[in-house]
Amino acid sequence: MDKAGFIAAADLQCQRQGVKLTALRRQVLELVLAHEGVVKAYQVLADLQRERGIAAPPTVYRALDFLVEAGLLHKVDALNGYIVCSHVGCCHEGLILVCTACGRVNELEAAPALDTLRQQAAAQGFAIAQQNLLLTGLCQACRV
Amino acid sequence: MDKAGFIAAADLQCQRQGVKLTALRRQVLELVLAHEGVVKAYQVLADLQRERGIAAPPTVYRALDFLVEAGLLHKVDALNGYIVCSHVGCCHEGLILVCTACGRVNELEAAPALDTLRQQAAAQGFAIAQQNLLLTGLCQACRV
DNA sequence: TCTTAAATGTTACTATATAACAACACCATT
DNA sequence: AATGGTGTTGTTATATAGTAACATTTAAGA
Ligand SMILES: [Zn+2]
Ligand SMILES: [Zn+2]
Ligand SMILES: [Zn+2]
Ligand SMILES: [Zn+2]
Repeated sequence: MDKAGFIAAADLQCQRQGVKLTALRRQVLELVLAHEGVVKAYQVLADLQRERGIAAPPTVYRALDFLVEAGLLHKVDALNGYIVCSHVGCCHEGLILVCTACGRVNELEAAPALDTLRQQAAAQGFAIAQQNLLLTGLCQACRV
Repeated sequence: MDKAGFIAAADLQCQRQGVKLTALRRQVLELVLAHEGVVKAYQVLADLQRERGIAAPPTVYRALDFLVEAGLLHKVDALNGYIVCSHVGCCHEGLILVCTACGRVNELEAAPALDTLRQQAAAQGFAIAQQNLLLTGLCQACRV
């Protein structure tokens, strides 16, 4: 999906959820989209400062939190970063592969595997929340 | 496994790996063991300072990194914390369940599910590294 | 003993994230 | 139009997490 298409889909998704994709949030989303792969909050902050002068961390973190909450971005804990969701619209639980060499990501559906894991967890009395599975490794390009 | 048993097992494992569980590393390991569930580096630092006076962040981070490397602890990225491995000795790839309410963890074997995921990833040209799978949710006690 | 590599100490810093409150914008009701 | 509530953004300050670089000490071999 191209960038404009993604923004349109994001708009739609926010409407459906009854939340507002404000100018600031859209701008932050575009800044994340402008990168390939994982982006860090302080990178977005720097970009934002280039575009609109002054900006402080909470501005960016709030926008990023909102976008994650809205299902438009995913947080990549292992790298303290964020990626654009590649399945906007389809309420999904997926497998996110992150290349530790180049930061590129690949997002797959992994419902079956997650079901298995959920059952395994349930057998221990543990209710796992809805979430993405995050695995690191090397993408084809980086495998030499 | 009780605490003393764990330390003994840790000693053995380090010997087998040809690495040294020094006094400092052992002390840090004991400090982590003293907590139930996830512990944070700066908590360990504070504990260490109580026990031996002055101590600086690198001291703790080095010890924690060593212990993770040696397979005695696991890093919990989602919480910026560390947990004691409950499968010391059996070189494992597991599923780690973390309760977001109380911080307690439950570590399971999940080789079959991981194999599935690894194959799925391989189909995309992606080689996922050896790693634990980390999922958050609620433990039985915290489910009300 | 002498040499060397590993481990630890120390200082200073970078990076990541949030609390708390103020100001503003938007929408609904009077 | 004025009022008041709610959500959003601005602003300042601070909390939390992690590392670089170099000095010093310790342990292991030759
Ligand atoms: Zn997604
Ligand atoms: Zn790559
Ligand atoms: Zn383990
Ligand atoms: Zn719990």
